[in-house]
Amino acid sequence: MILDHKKVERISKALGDPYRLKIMEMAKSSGGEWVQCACIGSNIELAQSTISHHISQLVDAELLIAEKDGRNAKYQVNKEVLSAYVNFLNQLQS
Amino acid sequence: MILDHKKVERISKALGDPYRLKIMEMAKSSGGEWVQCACIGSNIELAQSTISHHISQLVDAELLIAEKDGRNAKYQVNKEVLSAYVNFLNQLQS
DNA sequence: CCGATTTATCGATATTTTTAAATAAATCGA
DNA sequence: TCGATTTATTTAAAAATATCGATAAATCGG
Repeated sequence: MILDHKKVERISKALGDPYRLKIMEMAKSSGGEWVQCACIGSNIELAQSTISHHISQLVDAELLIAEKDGRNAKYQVNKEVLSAYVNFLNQLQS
Repeated sequence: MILDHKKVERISKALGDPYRLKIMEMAKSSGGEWVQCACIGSNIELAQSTISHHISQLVDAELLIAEKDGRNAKYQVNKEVLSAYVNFLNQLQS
């Protein structure tokens, strides 16, 4: 999977915020399992609407895969995109 | 080298702009050699002060290593930091 | 020394992003 | 069905960032 510049920019921007980094780590620490949106909300001291907005950005960047489960939402780290992003960065080194 | 969250945030933010991405690629494409600031300027359609500002952010994030050479400035990709950033991202996957 | 060149900084403005309150939409449980 | 719960959206504000012109600071060449 190859990312164009626009995509790399969007991913970088999504990772450039402390709360969104925290959300990514919460998604990761669930060990491949889905993490509930409510769980994220209970661990971040921001308004619900703000957290929803942050999550949207991560989903837009495809860093998170979202799924609806009834009235709940759950998320998972998108390893494929993360890996493609890492590949892009590695190319900057070589 | 381990990056704290603040550092990861700063690096991500620095990479979250099309012009700064372009600058990073120019620094990379010089193949380990130093790239002149003037060279960057001649390849980006922005005011000189704006480019200087973008470069500053990359240097602040330590993605670029800067060196003064007389009245000129030159830059190099900081592989160590880039590699540490990649390590952080890989941890988000595992 | 002096004018030209190169990069950095300052000040102002425009744009983007972040945030929260209010509200909507969907779903669940009783 | 109805009230409660969960997430998304809209609107508005505050905060941060991007941009440029002007100018400063440093250095080079003659």
